[in-house]
Amino acid sequence: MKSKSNENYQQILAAGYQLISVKGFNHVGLAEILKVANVPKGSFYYYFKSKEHFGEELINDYFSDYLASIDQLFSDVTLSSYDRLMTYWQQWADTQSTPCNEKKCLVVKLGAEVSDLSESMRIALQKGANSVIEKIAQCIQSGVEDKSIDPNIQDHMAESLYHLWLGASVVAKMKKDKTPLLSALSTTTLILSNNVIKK
Amino acid sequence: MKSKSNENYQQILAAGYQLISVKGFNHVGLAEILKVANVPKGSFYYYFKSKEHFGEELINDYFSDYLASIDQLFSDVTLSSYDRLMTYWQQWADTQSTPCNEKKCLVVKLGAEVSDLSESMRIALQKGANSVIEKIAQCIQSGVEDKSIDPNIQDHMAESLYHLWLGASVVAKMKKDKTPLLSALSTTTLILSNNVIKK
DNA sequence: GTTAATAATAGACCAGTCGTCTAGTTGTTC
DNA sequence: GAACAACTAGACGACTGGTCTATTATTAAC
Repeated sequence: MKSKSNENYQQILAAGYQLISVKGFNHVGLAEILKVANVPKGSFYYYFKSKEHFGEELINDYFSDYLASIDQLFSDVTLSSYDRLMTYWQQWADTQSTPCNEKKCLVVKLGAEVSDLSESMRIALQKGANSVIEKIAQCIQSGVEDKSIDPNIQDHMAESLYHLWLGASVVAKMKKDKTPLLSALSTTTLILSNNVIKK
Repeated sequence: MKSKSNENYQQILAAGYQLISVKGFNHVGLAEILKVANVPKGSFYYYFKSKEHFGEELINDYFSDYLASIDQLFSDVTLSSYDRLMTYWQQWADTQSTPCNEKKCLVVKLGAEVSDLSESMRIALQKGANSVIEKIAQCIQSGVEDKSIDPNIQDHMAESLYHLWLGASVVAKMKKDKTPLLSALSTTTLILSNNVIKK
């Protein structure tokens, strides 16, 4: 775990994300990842004990960044909770709708593929998704408090909104079209701002 | 030529569905499918011109059954449109929540994996999903007419409900838990029966 | 400067991949 | 029973998959 060690480790992770977020976990071989990362093939098993373990690290690494960026957005005091949340969904729509993207969601891409394949990757994904839903729930709660979100909103709505967006992203992928995401945006607005007088 | 009623043809499709709906498209080899189907390799390439083409047929075959069963349910005159629709979602929850299932949804499993891999499979999936959404939309419309569903429901709600359930299914897979589906059921009830007095 | 320990890499390994090929087996029709 | 198509059979090729051992490079200690 020294200088070059860390650099190569990060390179492999970065290349892996770039390739796997587009082609999926099973359809990307170590050789391809290592080539893009510019790291010799023999080195892979020096840094990771298996491809599965690598996948686990990839997911953890992804969520570490992702959750940090949510935290940053959700702590923006210049916006109401409703606006923070809507900014989040708007950003989701933006990132998922561009054809070739840098920040593709690993839950969308790997959720279904990996869950029946590897317990450790499944759990990593699950924990990450749970954290995201929890943060959304907190933001909704604070929106109820600052009166920018429907006070009668149900507790499980954070979960359902996340599901809605996840599903919309899969369909957007299938259609190569962003209308599912726009539709999700409209439904989200409806759910959050029910019984609320807009200013 | 290539009679699709052929027993081996159907065997290959059935074995393929059984394996691929659990392990994904890339993670199942022809050898494994053929072994389960009890059909020799040579026959595969007699019936299908490639694995990709096989996948396309698999998806079409799946939707052919699936859409027929929706038609049957949605034409049940003993139920209100609302009840038909809720029966549909309830069945969805039931099928997706059992751990080892016979009727796993291919859109859930293959949507994200296949869309970046094969155009023909992507389009097959897209067409199928479109048809399903369309049927849901029709059922909602007839529910508005028979007053069993919120008359102010938005046009794109069929789409959003489908997205919600798709996403909930992915998360249920990730969590190995059916609560996401129960949450979707509750949200669906809320959306459909808003402004409606239950009998 | 030599030794010891660790960091990093090269390349072999074999099971598995999809797809091709050709010989063989049925089965129907004249 | 000959002819021809429909279908079966599985060996084979060329390649890729993840994994691991043997080896080299680099650093640290004396």
